[in-house]
Amino acid sequence: MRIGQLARLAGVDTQTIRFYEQQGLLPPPERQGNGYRVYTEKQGERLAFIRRCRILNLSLAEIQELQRYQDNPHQPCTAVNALLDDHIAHVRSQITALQTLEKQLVSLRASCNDGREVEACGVLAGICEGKMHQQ
Amino acid sequence: MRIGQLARLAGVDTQTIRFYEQQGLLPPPERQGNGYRVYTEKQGERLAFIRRCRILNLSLAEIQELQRYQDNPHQPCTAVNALLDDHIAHVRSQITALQTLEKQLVSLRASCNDGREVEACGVLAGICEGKMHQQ
DNA sequence: TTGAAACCATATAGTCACTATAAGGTCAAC
DNA sequence: GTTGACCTTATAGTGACTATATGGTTTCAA
Repeated sequence: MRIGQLARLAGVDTQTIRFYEQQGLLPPPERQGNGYRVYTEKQGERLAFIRRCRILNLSLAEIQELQRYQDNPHQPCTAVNALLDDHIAHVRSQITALQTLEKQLVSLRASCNDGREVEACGVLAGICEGKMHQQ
Repeated sequence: MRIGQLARLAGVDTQTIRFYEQQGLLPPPERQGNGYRVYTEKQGERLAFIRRCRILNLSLAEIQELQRYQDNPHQPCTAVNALLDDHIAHVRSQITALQTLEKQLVSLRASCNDGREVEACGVLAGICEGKMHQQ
């Protein structure tokens, strides 16, 4: 399988596959006589794993860590679970931060209605005066 | 006031101030004979405005748009309110996406307990098999 | 007076995970 | 023989900074 077909199967750009190879997430594949990359089923699975991790918002560094665990399967999986726990905590703190932000923005938006001049805009005034309902 | 003092007042790095100037968010300030930047009160307020917008997660492009409205205060503020509405919608969609992600991660995490070998890890197996409880 | 600390200047590269562009080689079909 | 789809590498751009390198200026104390 060449890079284009693999890319279509995985739903990524060919550039992305070369990028993963360059970053060390995918091993360098065999090459045809003309220099074209040739991929095996196994490498396709490795790419699919990367993509599913990315959908879970794991960073490339975290994915690489998971791959190292997969490559040494005879050790306790405590670290894998810990990685996931950390990631969940990270996602939760992002959610909390965004919810706080949403409240600030909604309250700011409520301080203005349309039909005013910019000069009298409650939103701009709110930002200028720092009335952003901190915390 | 020189750049260092302004930076301390605003709680940013001096580099950040130079960066905003380069990006066109802060006008180029006067210079002392030795080339040092000198800032006025007014420019300090402009920086504070930028910072408060950044705390609200507005992009530099959005901030520039708001500044253009401020500089032409005699027009309706409809566009300002629309900008904020769009931003609120954006934040809400981020929250929703992260909440979906959190559920996926928690369900994935529940498929493993500590004390297994990596080979039998429910988390890794879940990712490999794509059991990520989509949508 | 000399020397160190703290400040300022510019320019450049790094972050993250791609994405886009340029410039060119390869292959099959028409 | 030429068009089009495919492949190659190398390089630059995204956003909002942050870090580093290199050097000039000011200020204060020893």
